[in-house]
Amino acid sequence: MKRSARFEQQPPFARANCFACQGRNRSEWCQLDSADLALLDSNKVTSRYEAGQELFRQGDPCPGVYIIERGTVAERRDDAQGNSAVIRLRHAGESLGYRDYFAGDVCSNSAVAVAECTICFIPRQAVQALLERNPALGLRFLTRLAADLKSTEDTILHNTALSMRKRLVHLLLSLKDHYGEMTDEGILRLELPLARQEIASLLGSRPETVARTIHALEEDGIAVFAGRAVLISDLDKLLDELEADTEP
Amino acid sequence: MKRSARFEQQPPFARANCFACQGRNRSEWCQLDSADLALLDSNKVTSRYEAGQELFRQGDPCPGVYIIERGTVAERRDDAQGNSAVIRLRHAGESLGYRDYFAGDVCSNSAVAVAECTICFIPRQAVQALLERNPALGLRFLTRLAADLKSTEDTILHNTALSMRKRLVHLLLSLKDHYGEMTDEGILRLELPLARQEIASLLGSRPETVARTIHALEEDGIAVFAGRAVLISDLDKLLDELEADTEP
DNA sequence: CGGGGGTTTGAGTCCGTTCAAAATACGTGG
DNA sequence: CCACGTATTTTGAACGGACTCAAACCCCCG
Repeated sequence: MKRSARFEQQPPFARANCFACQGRNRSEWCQLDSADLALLDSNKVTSRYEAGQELFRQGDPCPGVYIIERGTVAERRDDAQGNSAVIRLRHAGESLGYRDYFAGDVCSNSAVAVAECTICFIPRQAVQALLERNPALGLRFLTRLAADLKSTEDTILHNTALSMRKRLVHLLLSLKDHYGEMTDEGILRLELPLARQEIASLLGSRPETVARTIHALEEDGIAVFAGRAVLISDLDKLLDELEADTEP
Repeated sequence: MKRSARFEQQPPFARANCFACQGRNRSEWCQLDSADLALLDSNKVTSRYEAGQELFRQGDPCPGVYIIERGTVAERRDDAQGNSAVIRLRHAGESLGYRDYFAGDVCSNSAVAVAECTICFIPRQAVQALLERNPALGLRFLTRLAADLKSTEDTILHNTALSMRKRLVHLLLSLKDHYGEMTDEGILRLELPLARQEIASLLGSRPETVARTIHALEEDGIAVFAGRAVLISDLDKLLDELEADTEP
């Protein structure tokens, strides 16, 4: 139980309260007035999660809505036969759990912190109160869900139409914004928040295949992998991977 | 242009107007009062679509919302490389196109009638007017989108974790409610609304593989296929197919 | 009766999987 | 700080499901 350590986290970032929260203006919660914000602030619970820690589990009654301040969360779904897949990743600034709040009683997937996270939790009563006070908030979530649906449909086409290699490249590219930095030498450096296993699950594959695909990428001079660090000297080569039609 | 033929379709079903519409009470539109219904009724356009006819195309500006009175529509998505997949099927009673209405400006997939359909179209201006008059309607769509998202996530797990055979069986089962009937001999008879090609696309596969899987199902005495007709004498056998763990 | 699209069948191949073992990274306690 | 046990990752070899290509077949429609 490291929960008591969460206040140590706050000082360097100065987001002890919702009013000062930097992420808010780019999120669903950007249109709250100060009375709403006060309500949000007094009801939210900010916690720190270690990598691997679970926020909620598929089948649990939906506890409320989460907002990721820092870190990345994986949404995972399991079926009755024991199969499992990571459906998507959610990064800092994104909310989480609203789908289950609106869809029904229980969580239809599990959420696990893949890196160390700082996350605000808003109990469902508070969410409900906010929605009642501020109809625009509901509309924001309507738009949010529509966008989620769109990108989830993309994933379907993605997984069936693209090779492992392309899917992996696509993942690297999608992590660039949150986990990439340019070195002085002009080399893009990614620090992956995911284990190989999680990468495999996210891409609908196996760890062995991911390892092999990574190996192939290295042999072709596309990227260099060292544990979770990825070095990409020529971003265009990565982009070209996606362009190339497999069939001549 | 068979549009002019649409009124011939109405008499046998007596749903010339929204007030009398049978499907309404089980849809998003069930909570409209009579003033709203009048608005809906005067703005809707009811049309008949032949199999293969397109309602809207990916990339088009979102025209409004459709309601399927009769028939089935496939939502298809294409990518830049020319890949394509049927994302889902929508049956009688379901609405269509609302995701694009809420998400943004253009349609993110195409919609094609897979069987002969009767479909009501509500222009986006009318949708907007209804939403403004009736906040509960927006809430219904919020719930609807959340449910769509849930089932689309299921599809992802489905496609990666299940064999072709299981996916095909699952599809048959899901078509049972809309396209199945019990014969006098107690045999379940399905009349598939889909061509093999469409089945393949929906299952993330190819027509050849679908043909082979169908063949295998017949050899194992699970079902008998004759064109688009499917005869299933023992439903439990179908259900067992899904239960069975592939690995011992 | 002769196209023409859709479907089925056949043969061969490939991508990704499975199973198994070796190598590496990781955390823990001495 | 190092040694050890465990978990993860990588590599290897063999298998297999689904794909590709190609031809034959079928059915519908003109």
